[in-house]
Amino acid sequence: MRDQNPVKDMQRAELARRTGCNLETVRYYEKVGLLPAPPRTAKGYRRYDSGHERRLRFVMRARELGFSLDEVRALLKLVDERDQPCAEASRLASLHLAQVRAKIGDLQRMEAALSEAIARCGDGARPVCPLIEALSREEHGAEQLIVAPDAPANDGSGAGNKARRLAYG
Amino acid sequence: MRDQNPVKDMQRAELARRTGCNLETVRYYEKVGLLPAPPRTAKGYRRYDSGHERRLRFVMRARELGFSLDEVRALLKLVDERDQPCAEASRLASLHLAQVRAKIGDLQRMEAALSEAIARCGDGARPVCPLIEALSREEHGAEQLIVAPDAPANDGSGAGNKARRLAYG
DNA sequence: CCTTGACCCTGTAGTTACTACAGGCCTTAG
DNA sequence: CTAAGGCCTGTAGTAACTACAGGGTCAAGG
Repeated sequence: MRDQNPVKDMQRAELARRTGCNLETVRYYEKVGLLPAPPRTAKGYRRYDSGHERRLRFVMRARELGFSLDEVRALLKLVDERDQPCAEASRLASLHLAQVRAKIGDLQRMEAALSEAIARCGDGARPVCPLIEALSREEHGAEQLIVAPDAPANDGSGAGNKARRLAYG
Repeated sequence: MRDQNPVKDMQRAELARRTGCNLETVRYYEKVGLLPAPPRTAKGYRRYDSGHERRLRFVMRARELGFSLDEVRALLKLVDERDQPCAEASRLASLHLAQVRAKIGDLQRMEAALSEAIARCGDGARPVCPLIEALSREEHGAEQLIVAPDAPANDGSGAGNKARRLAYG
C-alpha cells in the first residue's frame, strides 16, 4: 500500500484536494522551486502525478514541523542526492529543534508575564489598571520579566539587536 | 524618579538610542499610528519629547509580550481614553495569552516530533534516514504526531484549514 | 449549436512588522 | 569651504503565502 491510489494526470485542483494544500500554494511552491514544474498539456495545463503528490506531502509535513522553506529545500536536496543523508538530515533537524526550543522559552516567558499581569487585574474593577501600569512603567518594563536571564537587555547598538525577536505571529 | 532625565527636543536618532528602538522603526510606528506625529522644526525635522519616549517604550514592551500592532493600538486606546480600562485591558491580555498558550502547545508538539525523529537517527550512520522516511511516508505523516488531538487532520475544505498555522517564524 | 459553470492560465497586489536603501537637503566641525 | 554626519521622503525588500483580475478551455445540458 505504498501508493494507495496511484494517479496520473491530475489537475491542480485535484492535487490540492488530495493533499489538503491550498490551490494557490501549489503554484507558489512550484514558483519557489519546492515542487518540480510538471509537464503541460497542449493548452498549457499542468498535469501532476503521484510523484508530485508525494513531494508536496513531504513539503507539507516539513512545514508542519516548522521548517522554513529554505530548510525544506535543504531536506529535499538530501532526499534527491541520497548519499548517506542521515547525518546531515539529523544536523538540520537539530538546528531547527534548537530554534523551536528557543521560541518555546520566549513564549513561556511571555506567558508568565502575561498571566501575572492579568492576575494583578483581578476582576478588572481597579481604577488604575495594573496591566497598563506595568506596560507604562519607566524603570522596569516588561522586558525585565521576559528577556532571557543571560541576554543583556540592551547592547546599546540600537539597530540589529533582538536578533531573536520575542514577538511571533 | 518618574522621568529620570526628562528631555525635550530630541531628534529621531536620540529617541532611538535612548529606547533601543531601531531608527527606521520609529518612523514606521508614526506612519502606522502607534506614535503621534511630533512637531517639526522650520526645516521639517521631527522634535520628540519624553512623552513620545514614554509612548514608544509602552509600544516596545507590549511588542515584547507578543501583542500584535493591532492589539497594541487597542491597548493605547485604553491608555488614552482612560475610563475604567482595567476590565478591557484584562480581556485583551487574556485573549492574547490564549494565543500564546496555543503556540506553546503547537511548538511543544513540534519539539516532541523532532526530537523523536532525531533520536531515531542515532549517530546518523543509518543507510536509510528515519527522519527523511518519516517525512516521506504516505500513510501516517508528521501530522499524526503534531496536530492537536481534538483537531481533525483535514476537514476536506482544502483552503482555509489550518487557521492556526503550525509553522512560526 | 450555444450557453453555463467549472476549471485552467498569468501576473500582480495584499498580508505582518519591520528593515534598508536611494536620492537629496541641512548643519556643523575642521 | 568642504566633508561628514544628521535629517527628510518614498520605495523596495524580507517570509510564506493568499487572493484576486482578466482571460482562455472544456464538458454537459438544453
